[in-house]
Amino acid sequence: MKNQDISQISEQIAAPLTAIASPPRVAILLAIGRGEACVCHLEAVLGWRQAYISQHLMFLRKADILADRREGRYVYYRLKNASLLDLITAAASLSGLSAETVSALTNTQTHPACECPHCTPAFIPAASL
Amino acid sequence: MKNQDISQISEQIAAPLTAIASPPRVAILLAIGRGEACVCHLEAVLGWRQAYISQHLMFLRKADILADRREGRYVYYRLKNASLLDLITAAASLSGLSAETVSALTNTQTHPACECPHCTPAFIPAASL
DNA sequence: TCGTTACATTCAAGATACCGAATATGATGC
DNA sequence: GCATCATATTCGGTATCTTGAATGTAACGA
Repeated sequence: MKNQDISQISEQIAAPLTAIASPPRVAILLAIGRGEACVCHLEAVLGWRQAYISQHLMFLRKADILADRREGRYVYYRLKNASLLDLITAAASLSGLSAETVSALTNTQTHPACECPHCTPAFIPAASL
Repeated sequence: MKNQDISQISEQIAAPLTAIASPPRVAILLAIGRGEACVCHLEAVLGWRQAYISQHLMFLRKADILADRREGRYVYYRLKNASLLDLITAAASLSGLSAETVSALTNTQTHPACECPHCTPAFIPAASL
């Protein structure tokens, strides 16, 4: 009846929340934003160790939040459902943060310290392919 | 700079998420909804023990999510910020649940098994139940 | 004042998450 | 094949969360 319902539904609702309810994972999701990001990109943006980032990526992938795509030596991650960013924005506004503050962080598509083909504005087009 | 920013902001964003990212706490928040609920009401709706509910209520109050108000022997809890329910609804839709499914659970304002003045306001005897 | 009702708090055990260190795998170039 | 780069995985100590049990406290009625 209703008791079962509310417990069962609460579990379903809490699932995506528990998956992202952690500062490092929120930071990773923001850094990926609506685009794609390789691990080295996240390393550059966040300044954390590679293994640590990979662990969280693995977690988010198992939680069915991230999809990955291999391109040569690089693996690019993207959000399976971009509306998750709306959830994050809603959480931010509950903390008194503006939507602009959040979107300012999610727009980072390239980073000078990341040397993957997507971040380097490099003029080496023929060789890299 | 940006590294500090994203880490610090992520922590702020994650704060309300970690506070509610737990099936029992989601259930409590749904049971309270946009109204008020005393502990005995939650006891009736959720079918859990009083001490267990009180613990979670204490947690949510310390996380600045719930406000409490005493009325005689009863203590009524309400959400400090009703937009938290939007967050829950957003999380529900990520799990494939409709907004109706959620609102159907949040609308429970009275419960026959709860005997607080708000649930049994009139002098209706037990025979009419 | 004493008992009851409604709720709050403390305690502790088991489970789980976090995070660093070390190591493994998979792709590319020589 | 071998070396190297990008990423994945495992392991383990520490910390935190969960949950039940027991107990404490505030308000009301007799």
